[in-house]
Amino acid sequence: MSAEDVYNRISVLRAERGVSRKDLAAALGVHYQTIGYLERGQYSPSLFLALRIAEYFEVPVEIVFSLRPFPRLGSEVK
Amino acid sequence: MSAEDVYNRISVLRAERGVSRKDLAAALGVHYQTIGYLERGQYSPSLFLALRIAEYFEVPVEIVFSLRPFPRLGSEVK
DNA sequence: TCAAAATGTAGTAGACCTACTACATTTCTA
DNA sequence: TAGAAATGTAGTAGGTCTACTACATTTTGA
Repeated sequence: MSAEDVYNRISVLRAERGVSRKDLAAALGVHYQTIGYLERGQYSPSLFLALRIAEYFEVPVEIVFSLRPFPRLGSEVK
Repeated sequence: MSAEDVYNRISVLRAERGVSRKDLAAALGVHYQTIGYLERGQYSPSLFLALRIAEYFEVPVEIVFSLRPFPRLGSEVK
């Protein structure tokens, strides 16, 4: 996890909505393994794909992607 | 301009704030020509760089980048 | 006006993103 | 429990992003 990495909550959003990787990949028009790589943090998506992922989930980009780790559910937000 | 292109308002935001490409590039830690390529739409940035650009301008990602062209100032927003 | 600053174009090289295939492992469900 | 679905790992190949250098052109400002 280098200093250039981007954190994402794709798996969380996908779980919330009960969508499989294959479904998400199909909706986005990408290979289903690509979703796996993103969720495992092996690399971060292009901006084009990131914008479409946020659009798919109907949330701002910052809800899905961040330069800093996302807090866990229930943890304090100062 | 392929179907995979992302539109951006980097030059507009930069003009609003009176920042040169060189200044912006230095603040972001990228090569100044990289900013030129982005503004001319020759390619779109990585997600990592896009997030840092939005952070630099202190605006949501969607203010800087979009899957659709930005309306001009003063044009109707339906 | 003339120099400096800003911007545009061109080219090489390397790293990263994505597609795709194949197969192993885990989880779900009938 | 057996099969199906979902997920993880591995490897190749091609396209895109970024750094960097060099130089031309345009704009700015003293």
